[in-house]
Amino acid sequence: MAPRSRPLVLDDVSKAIIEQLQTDGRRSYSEIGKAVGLSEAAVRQRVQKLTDAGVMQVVAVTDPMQLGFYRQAMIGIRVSGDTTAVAEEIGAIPAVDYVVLTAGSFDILAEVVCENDDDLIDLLNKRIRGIDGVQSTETFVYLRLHKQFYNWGTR
Amino acid sequence: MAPRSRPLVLDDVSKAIIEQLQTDGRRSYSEIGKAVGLSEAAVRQRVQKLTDAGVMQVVAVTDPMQLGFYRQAMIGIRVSGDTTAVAEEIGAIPAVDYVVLTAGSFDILAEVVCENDDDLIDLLNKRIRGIDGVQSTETFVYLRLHKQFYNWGTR
DNA sequence: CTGACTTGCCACGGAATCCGAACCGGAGCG
DNA sequence: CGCTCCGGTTCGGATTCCGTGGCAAGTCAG
Repeated sequence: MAPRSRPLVLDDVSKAIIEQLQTDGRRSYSEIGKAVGLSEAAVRQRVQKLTDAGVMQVVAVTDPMQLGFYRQAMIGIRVSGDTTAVAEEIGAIPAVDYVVLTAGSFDILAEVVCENDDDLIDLLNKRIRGIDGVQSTETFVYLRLHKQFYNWGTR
Repeated sequence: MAPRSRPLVLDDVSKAIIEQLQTDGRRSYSEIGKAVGLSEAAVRQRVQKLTDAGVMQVVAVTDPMQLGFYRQAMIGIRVSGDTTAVAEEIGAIPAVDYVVLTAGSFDILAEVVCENDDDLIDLLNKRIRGIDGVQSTETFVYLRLHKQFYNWGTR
C-alpha cells in the first residue's frame, strides 16, 4: 500500500515476467523462468522486488455482477476547495472502488459498486452529496461492461 | 473472455476463498483450505470452477505510471446509432483498457493508458473521433489516481 | 591495482505444494 | 434397490517453493 520507491527501471526481462503473470497470476516461477530465460530463483527474486516496489501485485479480480452487485456507476463530481480532501473522504466509502482526480468538467471521478438502485441512491444522497465541498454530481449508470483489461504492461 | 455461465450461486465458502485470493493471488491452496475449512483439493476444484465460470481471475495488476505510461484519461463519448458497435471498435484499440456502456450524458466511457500527451492526442483524433457514429467526446485527464480496489467481493 | 562491498544470477536440497485419480457418502430418481 | 451425479476427501508421485551459499561482474575508495 506504499509504493515509496525509486523509479526502478524495468528491463525487458522484468516486463516479460509481468506479462506472464498478467495472463495467469498463478503460473509457477519455473515455468516463467523457462519463458523468459532465467532460473526459477531469479524469477522469484524479481517478482518479490516488483511487488515490494508496488509496481505489480497479484490478486484475484472478480465480476461484480456475479457476486450480487447489480448496479455499478461512474460518478462525476464537481468540487469547490481542496479536491484532495474530498477525494480522501469519498475513497473512505466502502462502496467506492475507484477514485481519481481529473482535469476537465469534473474534478473527481469515482466508480461505485452497489447491490441495487436503492443503495446507489442512498450512497449518492446520504454519503457523497453530503460531503463538504461537493458542489454537484453527475451519475453514469453502467449498462454493460464491455472490456476490462489488466495487461497494459508493455505494448 | 467469455463469462458464458449464468446461475452459479456463490456460497459463503466460495466467497471466503475469493477474499483470500483478493488479498494475495499466490496464496497456496492448502493455506486457503485451512482458512476456509476445506481440504486442499476441494479449494483447488472450486478455484478452477470459479475461474472457468468467469466469476474470478487471478492476474497481476500493475501501476501504469511505473511502467512508463505517464498519461491516463477517461473519455466520455456521445454516440449516434448503435452504441454496441462503437464500443466494440473502441475496445479493439490497444491503448483502451476499459470500456463501459452507460446511461447519462455519455453513451460510452473509455479509460485509456498512453505513454504521453502526444499519444493521447493521436488516439483521440486519429482513432476514436474517426469511428463512425461518434458524435462528440470529452476527455478527463487523470491528475492523480487516488484509490483503486479490487476487493469489492463481499462486504 | 586492489580489496571491500554490492548486485544479480545460479545451484542445491529439504519441505511444502500441486495435481490427477481413486474413493466415498448423500441426494435425487426410476 | 440400483444407478448417477456432485462435491468432498484421501493419497502418492511429480513439481514447485524457498532459504542458503557460491560465483561473477560491477562499483567505489584508497
